[in-house]
Amino acid sequence: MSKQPQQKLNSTEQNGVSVIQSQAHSSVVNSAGATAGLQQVPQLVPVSPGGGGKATSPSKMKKSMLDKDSDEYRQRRERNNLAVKKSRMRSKQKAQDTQQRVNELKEENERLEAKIKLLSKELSVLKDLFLEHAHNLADNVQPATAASVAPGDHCNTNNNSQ
Amino acid sequence: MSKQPQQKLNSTEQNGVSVIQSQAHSSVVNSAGATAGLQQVPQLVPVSPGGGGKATSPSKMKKSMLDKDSDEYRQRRERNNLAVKKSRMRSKQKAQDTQQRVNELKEENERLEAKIKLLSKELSVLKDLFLEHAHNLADNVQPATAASVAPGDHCNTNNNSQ
DNA sequence: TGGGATTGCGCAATAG
DNA sequence: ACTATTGCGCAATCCC
Repeated sequence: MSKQPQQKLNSTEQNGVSVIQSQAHSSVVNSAGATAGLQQVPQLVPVSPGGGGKATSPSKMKKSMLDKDSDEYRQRRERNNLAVKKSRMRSKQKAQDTQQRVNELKEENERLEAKIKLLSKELSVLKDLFLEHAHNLADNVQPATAASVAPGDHCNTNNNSQ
Repeated sequence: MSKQPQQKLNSTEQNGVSVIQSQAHSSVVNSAGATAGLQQVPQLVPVSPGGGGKATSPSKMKKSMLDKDSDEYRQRRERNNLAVKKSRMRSKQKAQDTQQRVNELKEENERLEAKIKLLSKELSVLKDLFLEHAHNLADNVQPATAASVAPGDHCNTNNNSQ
């Protein structure tokens, strides 16, 4: 992910077909970039190199790359368009999934947070109880210990939901 | 959001007119962006709308909308291209942020999970301690009764002693 | 050398 | 009349 190839491509693109470009630009243009600007491809079809041009596959003719009339060109384009569509679809789906994930994680977080709260409370209660007992023991070694236990659910042994 | 008006616009570009757009004025184009390939083939200017046309703004002539030579057209395009770029940038940024959010939430989750584990353990220890204590009390007070506490029912509170 | 996958870009339609 | 979004096709790369 994350690449940025496209950049100012570099020139040397003269396949032969000519792009008509007039004018010599003035600016400094490329240091890295330029060339660009013009690539308008007219649709001239270079009649086929050498005369015997094989339509597809021959060898060196890069010509077919720009020959918009070429059947091969159209096929390539179509395939690419398809691939592009597919890729974008995935990309979108992924983004959506990621968003969904965020929501799920948020929920999970709340759940955990709630659980922590509960456990903390439980712990707190238990600790208090414990301390109380300790005090009682300290105060009177063996009196009526029962009194210290307040009515309630101190002994909840408990719930481990989920 | 989500509409799909765009028609399939298909291939074979336009009419077949060819002519290149000479790109007469070359506005520096790349300042940073560069723009490399041009694409679609435009061309051919419909001689001026209605004949005397005002280039911009008049009223209804939708012509200007298609007049690729129009200065106004170019301006609109340029502005839109800018907006598009901006929009895409944001979109990408957002996606990235969302991903980041996922990571953060995951971390947070682990943190919480760990905390829960810790609290649970603490709770467990405390409970055991508590029970042990209870037993001790029971033993001391009335050793005989202690036996009555069967495993499983440890929490039978202690206040029934005596 | 080939072919799908990605990505930046510009266009046009259209939402806001 | 504008900008923001979005689907789309092109071309350059990337990546097997």
